[in-house]
This record gives sequence, C-alpha cells and structure tokens, in this order.
Amino acid sequence: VTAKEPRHAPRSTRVDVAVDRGVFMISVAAELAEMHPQTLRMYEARGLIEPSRSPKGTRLYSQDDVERLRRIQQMTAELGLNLAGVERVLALELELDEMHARLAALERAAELARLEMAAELERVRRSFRAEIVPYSGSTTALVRSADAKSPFKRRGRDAR
Amino acid sequence: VTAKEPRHAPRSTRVDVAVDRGVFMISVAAELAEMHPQTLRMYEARGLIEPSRSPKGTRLYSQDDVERLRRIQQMTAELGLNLAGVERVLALELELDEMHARLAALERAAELARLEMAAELERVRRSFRAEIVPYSGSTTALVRSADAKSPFKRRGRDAR
DNA sequence: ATGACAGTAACGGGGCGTGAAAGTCT
DNA sequence: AAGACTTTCACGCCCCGTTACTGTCA
Repeated sequence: VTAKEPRHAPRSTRVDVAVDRGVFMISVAAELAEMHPQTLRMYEARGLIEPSRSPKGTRLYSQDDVERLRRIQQMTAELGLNLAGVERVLALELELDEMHARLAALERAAELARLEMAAELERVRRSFRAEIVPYSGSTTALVRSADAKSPFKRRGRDAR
Repeated sequence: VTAKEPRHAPRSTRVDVAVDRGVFMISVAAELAEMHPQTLRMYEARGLIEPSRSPKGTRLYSQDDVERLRRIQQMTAELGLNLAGVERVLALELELDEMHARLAALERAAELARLEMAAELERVRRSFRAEIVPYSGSTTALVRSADAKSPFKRRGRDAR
C-alpha cells in the first residue's frame, strides 16, 4: 500500500495451478515437505503416495501430494508412527471425514424436512380456514368447493 | 443330547463376570491374548492398557482388557503398526464409533420427528374436517367429514 | 522352599531414513 | 561435460519384543 518500493526487492510470482496437478519434481517436493528425496521414492514404493510422471519418467508432485507428504511427515516425526500406522491412520481419517460430511448432510436434510413439514402444516391450516364460512344458527360449517383450492393439491417436494 | 456321557469327561464351568471386572492375572491374560507377560507390562507403562490391581499390587485384567490386547496384538502382528500407531488408531476408531452412534441416533430422531409431524398434520386435518357439514341445494360438492374417508387421508407410506 | 508376582536392564531383529554407486538424459 | 533424474544396495539408528536378573510374598 506504500507508494514507494525498493527497486531491487525480491520478486515473487503467484501462478494458479490445479492442486492435483503434478508440477514439482522430486527435489523441490522434498524441500517443500522437508524430507529426503529418497524418502519420497520409498513412500511411493510403499503406495503411500502416487506422484504423476513426466513423459521422461520424472516424478511430478502436486500441491496435494506435498500436503499429504507433510501430514505423513508430522505423523512419523512428531507422533512416531511407522509407515503401516500412517497408512491405517490416513484411511481412518478419510472415513471419519466422510462420516462428518454424511452427518452434516443428514442434519441439513432433517432441518429442511422439518421446515417443509411445518410449512405444509401451516398451509393446510390456512387453506381449511379459508374455506370455512362463518354461519350462525347451526353448529356446522359450510364448504364452497367449486373453486376451492384443494388444500392438498401440492404434494411435490417431499418424496426423495 | 445323548443319554450317556463318559464318566471322566473334561469338566468346564461358565461363570458370569462383568466384562470390565479385573479377574485374570498377568500370566493367564497373556496366554489369552497370546502375548508375552512382559509385553503386557510394557503396554501398561505406555498407557495402552490399564488393568486394575489387587490389594497386593498384582495386575488384574478384565475381559475387556483381554479383548483390547487382542486388538492391539492384531494391529502390531498382522498390520505391522508400532505402538504409537496403535494408540492413534484406537483413538480414531473410538471417534468413529461415537460418530456411528451419533449418526444412528440422528436418523432415529429424524424419523421420529417425521412421524410426529405427520401425525400432527393429520390431527389438524381431522379437526378441521369435523367442523364441516353436508349442504344440499347448491352446485358445489359437499363433504361430510365426520366419518368421511377423506380422499387424501393416506399420506404415510411414501418417503424413502 | 518353590513358584508367580513385581521391577529394571540388556540383547537382538526389523523398520526406515540416509548415503553411495551406477546408469540415462539434456 | 555437468547436473538432476532414475534405480538398487548397504549402513546404522531406534523401536520393541523377548530374555535375564533381582526382589517380595504366599
């Protein structure tokens, strides 16, 4: 926001790249994940990660790959898991995420159903009231049905 | 079911004991879990398991403890996890179970709410209809609602 | 006094991260 | 020709299961 900038300031560029697009070769991916390149190859051999390959056979790691590597790194380094544990934990965390999503979706669906039900109930109340004509001298009410909007004509928005 | 049994048949007894009541001392717990007794002590030192203690200080493992040991055993032996991994996986699986329970509870609650709503809706309809009475001498149709089978009475069995 | 418990310490095999060697491509 | 990639192999640390030793109690 300042007007003046140093002439030889470090230049940086930001490029938009799909997060699952492989762009980093092994040396820079290793640096980004703070790991040894050889370790990355090992992980691939174990099936923990699957970088794409250039036509020449060079590994290309995506942004997602690097993030996954960092997660693995913190599991092994900070928590002391071995690779088998990492594998299992990653799988479980995936399951857990899916379950979270399902739960959130179900909650949303339930709330929505609740609202629709309430609305339907209100509609029914109103439509019945509208068709009731005040009548004095009897305990019964009358119905004008010719043009009456049937209270139950709309049934659409509920069945799955 | 056969009438005659060998006189010296192996005798067995089945005793009811609370699954979380510590009853096995370390040697039999180890045998049940197919592990070395020392391993059990190690796991306790790591906080992976917490057998109760007799007044004398002897470890007493419950049925639950033994099951947990077997689960640990299969994680380490079959899957190759180390203890840190076991710890993490057990925690995650607990979370997952809780989430399963929550999800099931939420589904039940939603279904129940749905039924109650439907019932309420039906009540409202009926109560309004009860006030409607036949009327002849008009071009409009009539509704005897007290006992009338309403054309739209059945709404229940459709969702899902 | 034998046997199962408790605790601490040391051995040893395997997992896994690192380093080295050799080959290919630009 | 130099440098970064590829692969395979070997060293070495550390985890952890086992064994061994010692002490206590019935």
